[in-house]
Amino acid sequence: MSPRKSRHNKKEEITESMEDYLEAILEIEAETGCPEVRVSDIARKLKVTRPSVVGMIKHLVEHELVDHDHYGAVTKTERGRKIAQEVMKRHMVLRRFLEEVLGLDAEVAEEDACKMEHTLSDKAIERFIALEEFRSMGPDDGRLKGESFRKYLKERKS
Amino acid sequence: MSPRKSRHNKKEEITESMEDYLEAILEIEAETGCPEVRVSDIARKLKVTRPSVVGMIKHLVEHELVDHDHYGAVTKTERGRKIAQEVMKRHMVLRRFLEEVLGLDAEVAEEDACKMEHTLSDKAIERFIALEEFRSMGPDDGRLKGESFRKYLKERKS
DNA sequence: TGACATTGTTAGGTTATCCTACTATATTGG
DNA sequence: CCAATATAGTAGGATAACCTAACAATGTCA
Repeated sequence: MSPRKSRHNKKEEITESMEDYLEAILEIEAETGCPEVRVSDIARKLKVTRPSVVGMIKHLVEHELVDHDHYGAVTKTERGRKIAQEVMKRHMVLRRFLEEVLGLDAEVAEEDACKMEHTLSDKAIERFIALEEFRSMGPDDGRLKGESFRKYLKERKS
Repeated sequence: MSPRKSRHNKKEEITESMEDYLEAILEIEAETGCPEVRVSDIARKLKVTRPSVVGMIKHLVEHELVDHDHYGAVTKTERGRKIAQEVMKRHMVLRRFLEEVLGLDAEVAEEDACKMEHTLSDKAIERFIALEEFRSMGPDDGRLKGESFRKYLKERKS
């Protein structure tokens, strides 16, 4: 990523970190089945300290992306939920590409998807989605499918 | 990108920014044909101010990635050159994938490659390289080639 | 019910990167 | 050759993200 991407941070800009926190909140909700997310859970998930989470939550509240009761639960606003879902969608598409097409280990695919999900342009994401659609059309009959590529990878190793 | 990737910045860690500067220096050398690169050129290329460049050059000198005469030219050390070339190589592989497989415009492909080049794992890069090798094996005879996917993209649009 | 553990918050630092405003040097054209 | 212009560098500051240490609220269970 370019380090100069953050130069023009207008008030309304959503940073990568903010997206990460929103996504984490969504994931925790999904895991616990409860829409009340706690600071500690977020800290654990993102591997940061609780004060870091508190600071970011404040920031997200200012941007009206989450609500937060003092000493209480964090919940996403409508806008926050939408953004979290978009990020998550990007994440999944990329993770599947990395795993199914490039044949990366689940763990590596997961990590790399985390990095790509914030920085890629909408156009690129669109294309990854289109590629997935294309791949899902019928069996691996010899078009742009991961199977053929993964076979090549295996052969190449020996 | 995860914002928490920079938490463990040991002295020897090379940041995305550092990579960007090294890459820019390499590009300017290639463009001018001259290994003497000036602060202004780097500033222009990376769209930052000259003081920012001076600050980063200092940092790169400390890390023995470039040499710099006061009020003079910037040149890469052996280590700096190696890193710059690696980053450039990643950049090219990714750019070609985005353009040739996903069919993105040259400009968008360029931008997205810039973002991906620093963050992707070595394993992912390896696979992008392997994919390129695979794609270069003969014509688009129906394996993991961009041509078929791009045809699909065109048909889908209508 | 009240002491202790857990969780949330505040205060105050650190680091990396960028900026603006200003000063210092170098180069070049008259 | 030297003054004007362009280029390089310094000083000082902003911001976004992180951290540790210390304190405050909550909640649980003997």
